[in-house]
Amino acid sequence: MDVEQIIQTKSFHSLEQRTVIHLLLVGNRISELVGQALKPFGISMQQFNVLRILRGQKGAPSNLNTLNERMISRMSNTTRLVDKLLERGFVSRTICESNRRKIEITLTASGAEILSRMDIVVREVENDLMKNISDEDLKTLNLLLNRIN
Amino acid sequence: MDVEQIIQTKSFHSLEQRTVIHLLLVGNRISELVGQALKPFGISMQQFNVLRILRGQKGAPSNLNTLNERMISRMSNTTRLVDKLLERGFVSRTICESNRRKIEITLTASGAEILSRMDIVVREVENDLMKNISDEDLKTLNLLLNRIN
DNA sequence: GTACAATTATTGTAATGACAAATAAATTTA
DNA sequence: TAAATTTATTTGTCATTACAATAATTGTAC
Repeated sequence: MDVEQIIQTKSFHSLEQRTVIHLLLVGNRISELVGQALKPFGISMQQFNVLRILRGQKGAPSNLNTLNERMISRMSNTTRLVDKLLERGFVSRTICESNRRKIEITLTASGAEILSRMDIVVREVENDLMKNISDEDLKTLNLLLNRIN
Repeated sequence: MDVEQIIQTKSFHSLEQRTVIHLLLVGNRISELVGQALKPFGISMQQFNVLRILRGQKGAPSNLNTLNERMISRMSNTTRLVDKLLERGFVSRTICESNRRKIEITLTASGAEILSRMDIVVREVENDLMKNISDEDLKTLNLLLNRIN
């Protein structure tokens, strides 16, 4: 049963409620599909997100706090998530010299390499999910999402 | 940092990718807020969902399979999730007479009662999240979400 | 400079989720 | 009707997430 069908089985109190539930179902579905695509790499979606955020830094390190905020995750779990990436050599971790409370995380060459391979399969999922929506409508969708508090 | 700000910090490969990440962030944010609102009741969002699905049945029982599909969850975990609701007396569980493999789950009066109290706080969250979006735009948003595969 | 608060990250632990294997009942097949 | 297959659920196990408490460093008020 996919999202549209589920939505049809439900009775909603308000349009706001319907939208909230719809968004949650869509989010779950995306997680599931992206998760499946990443499985052969032995990387979770959150780990993938961290690698992608680090790449976005273009060589500059991120501290854990920043990673956290951008993932909407918990600090404590980010610590351990990064541990895993470290074990596999996809990131490096150093103590910030100017503020020794901070930990600087950087993408390694090996991390960049696996990331580029994961990109291919994830992009396929992304495009497939959105293939029935025109660019114009995608822009509209993004604008509407921006208006959610 | 909220979703809109996070989105601005990122560089995207495509509009599809931007949209997918946007949807995931929005989903996470909704989960977080609804989860917080439910915390005083000692009920997780998934448990709340199950209770809501059961209420939607208007007295008719659901089997686990159905609950599953509508939550996009795993069967095995639904079993244990329902266990918790059973312990607290919010649902009842009986074996289906016509097919003894099936388990019928029904909302109890006590479940309906706590659900109605949780509704109040959750509706507040839902309305607050969507308060900057007109009804017309919410309809558009739902239509666009329907087109996601 | 010392005391106290704030920031940043880690550790411990319980709850939840993912996945594989097992059980039990019903249905199909030989 | 016995055996094999399918359906519906449960159990076991490990990974991930949530939440609370702790540690280490820095910033600030006196």
